[in-house]
Amino acid sequence: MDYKDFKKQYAATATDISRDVFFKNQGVMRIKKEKTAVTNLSKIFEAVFSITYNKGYQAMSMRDLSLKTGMSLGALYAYFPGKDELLAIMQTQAQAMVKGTLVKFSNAHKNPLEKLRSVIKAHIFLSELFRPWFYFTFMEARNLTPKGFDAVKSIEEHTQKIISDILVEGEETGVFKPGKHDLTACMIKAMQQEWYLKRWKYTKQKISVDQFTDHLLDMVEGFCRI
Amino acid sequence: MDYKDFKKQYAATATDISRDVFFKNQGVMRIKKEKTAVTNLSKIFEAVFSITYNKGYQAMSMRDLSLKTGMSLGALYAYFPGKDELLAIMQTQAQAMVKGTLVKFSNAHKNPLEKLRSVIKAHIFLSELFRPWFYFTFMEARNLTPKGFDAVKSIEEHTQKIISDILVEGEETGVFKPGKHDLTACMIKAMQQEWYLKRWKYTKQKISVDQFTDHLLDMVEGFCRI
DNA sequence: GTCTATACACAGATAGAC
DNA sequence: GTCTATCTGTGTATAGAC
Repeated sequence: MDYKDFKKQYAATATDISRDVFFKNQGVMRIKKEKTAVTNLSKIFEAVFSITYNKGYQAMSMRDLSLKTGMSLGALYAYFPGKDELLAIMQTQAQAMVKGTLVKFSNAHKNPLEKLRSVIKAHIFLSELFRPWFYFTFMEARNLTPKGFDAVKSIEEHTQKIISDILVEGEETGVFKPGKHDLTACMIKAMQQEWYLKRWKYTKQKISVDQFTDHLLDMVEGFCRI
Repeated sequence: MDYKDFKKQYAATATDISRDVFFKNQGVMRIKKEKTAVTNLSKIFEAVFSITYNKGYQAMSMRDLSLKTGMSLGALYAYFPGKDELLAIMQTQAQAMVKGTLVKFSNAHKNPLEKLRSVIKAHIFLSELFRPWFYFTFMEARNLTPKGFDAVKSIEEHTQKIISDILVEGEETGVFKPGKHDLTACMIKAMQQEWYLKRWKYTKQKISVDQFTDHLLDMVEGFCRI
């Protein structure tokens, strides 16, 4: 599976995300028509990413957001109760996306080696497809309430455990060396994150997501396989 | 060399940093007495780290800083011209520390393998010794002016090149496998950063800086050595 | 649903007494 | 060197017309 295959298989778009957010947050949104809501939520998210990429969420003012979306301040507040809540909504959405995808790709294979490859690839490819969401989640995690920050940590531990479980399973079936699988899983996650945290570097060096992923897999297999 | 050895050898403290900042920025500081300046700069930096760790620099108000340091607003402005400039001063200082240390440890050995180990270790140990500085630099880099952000990128590329040069040299002398050394260097940097970006994880799992470093070196050597 | 106008809190920064 | 008091701009958020 390369990135192109993944995109076909996954087939989610920015619109799908906005629709998801709309249905999950109908309780707090004053907008009732799905089509209007989805269109404008997409505009809002895009604007948030574009503004915060260079200066962070706290530095983004509601007036910035109003200007970038072309919507008035009053209109914006019909889509979310306040600036803090918008952040929380976006973070929750991003977490749901990651959790769902990894479980799906982890169950797609039986063989531990294939499983490991599949999970590592799926995470990187997902982060490529929804890069702004991933970057945003990482960088703005600490602007959340303590409870929200705990949720982010919990996702991190969850995805780490998916990987270390595969390593343990592989050790038992004799394809992976024994070792500190928890630490290895942490390192793998660190390298995966590199892809969306330092994107400027790879754009500059003209390294594609497939090249990056293959290199990561080479390193991991070089270290783990018997 | 383990972390304990490094600390002895390096022997820098928070006070040394403040003194360094004082001498480098005498032009913009209204304080003239070294002792007063060093004491209060240390208080200021510590307060900045403590406040921004949970909410970022932009969200820290000068009143927060005044409260935490126990200094008045007026007093604070005698130490730096403005909030933005304080950020710039701190970033510049952090960059100088990294650059100086890596060059020093890279030149401490001739053998590429020893060199690689030394540089990787030095970076992690330095980030452990001045953890708040490293975390702060990474997380607040994008709050800088474009010029300041370029400086951060340039440091990143510089340290990456130190590593990839060692890998190339090792390939030539026959100790390392051929490969995409630039990409490998990026991965190594990603794993090094993991140590100070996700410190909560390792505190929780009770993993020491020496254990972490050894594991990273095992992975790198497993992949690179012939 | 979306707009304009505005309330009101709090930000960064400075002046001038001590 | 440090303080208190204060200026002025900008922030989030809302009310009410359309």
